[in-house]
Amino acid sequence: MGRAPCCSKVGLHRGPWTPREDTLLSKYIEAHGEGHWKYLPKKAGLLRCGKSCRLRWMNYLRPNIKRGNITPDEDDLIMRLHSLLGNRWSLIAGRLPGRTDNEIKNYWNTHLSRKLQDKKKLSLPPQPPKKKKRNDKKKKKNTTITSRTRQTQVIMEEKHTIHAPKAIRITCNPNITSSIFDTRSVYSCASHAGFDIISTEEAVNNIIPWSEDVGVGYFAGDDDDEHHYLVNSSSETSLLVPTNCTTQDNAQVLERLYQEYLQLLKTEEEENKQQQQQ
DNA sequence: AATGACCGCAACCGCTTCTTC
DNA sequence: AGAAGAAGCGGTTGCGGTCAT
Repeated sequence: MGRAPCCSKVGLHRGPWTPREDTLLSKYIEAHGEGHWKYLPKKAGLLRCGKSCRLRWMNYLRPNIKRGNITPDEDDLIMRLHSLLGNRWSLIAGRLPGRTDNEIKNYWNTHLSRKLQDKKKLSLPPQPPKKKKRNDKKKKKNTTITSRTRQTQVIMEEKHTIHAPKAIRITCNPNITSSIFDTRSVYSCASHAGFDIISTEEAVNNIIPWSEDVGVGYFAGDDDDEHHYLVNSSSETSLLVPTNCTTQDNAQVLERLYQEYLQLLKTEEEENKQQQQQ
C-alpha cells in the first residue's frame, strides 16, 4: 500500500498559476500568515493543493524575492557552495538572499553543470548525437534514459566525485536572540566539544561569504581536507573548525549542548514571563 | 515559412524529515 | 517508542520560446 497523497487531486487546478490565483494566495497569506498549507487553499478560495500553494508562495510570491539574472558574484558563490555542499539547494539558497532553491537548482542544471560537463567531456567517451522527440507527453517514468536524465546522471557523477562527506545538519533555533546563546557561549561549549576556533573574518575569507540568514549549522568538508567545518550562521556565532575530529561525534556533542542551551533559554524566558505577570 | 531540436523555467511528484500526539 | 500527518526537499517533467536548418 502506497502512501496516501497529500491531497485529493480531484477537481484541482494544475499547471501555471493565473494572476487571480496569485492575488488570492498573496492576500490570504498577508492576512493570515504562512503555514497550515493543507487547509490554506480552501480558506483562500483556491482550487489548488496545499503543496502547490506553498511552492508558488515560496518561489514566486514571497516578498523580497530577487528576480532576474544571476550575477557573476552569485554564480561564483553557487559554484563554491555546490562544491562544498553538493545538491543541497535549500542550504545554498539560504546563502543567496532573495534567491530560491528552485531557481538555483534550475540555474545549476542549465548553466553551471554544463561548465563542469565541458571540463569532463575531454575525458569521457563520446556520446551519441542527441535526438530528442517532441510531443512524447505521456512518457513513462524511469523507463528510458532521455537527454535530461543523462544530464542528471552526469551531475550525480560529478556530485559524488566532488563531495565525499555528506554535510550533517545540526538544528538550532533561528530565533535565538538571548545573550545566553551568544558567541562566548558557543565558543565555550565548542571548546568543551574539542573544537578549534577561528575568527569570523578568517571563516568568511576562507569558506563562504557571510550573511545573516538561516539558523542551521552543518558540517561540511572534503575527505582530502584536513579540516571539517562547522558553520553556524545563527546569531553572532561564526565558524568553528574541528581538527582530528570524528565529525559525527562532534555533531552529536554540539547538538546536545545546543539543546541544553535551548532548554536554559526556555527556562529563562518562562521565568521572565512569570516576573512580568507578577 | 515550416519544422524539429534545444533551452530555460515553472510546476509536479515522491521521498525524507520534522512535529505532534 | 512509534504512528500519522505536515512540511520540506531534490529530482524530474511539461511546455512555451528560440534557434538552426
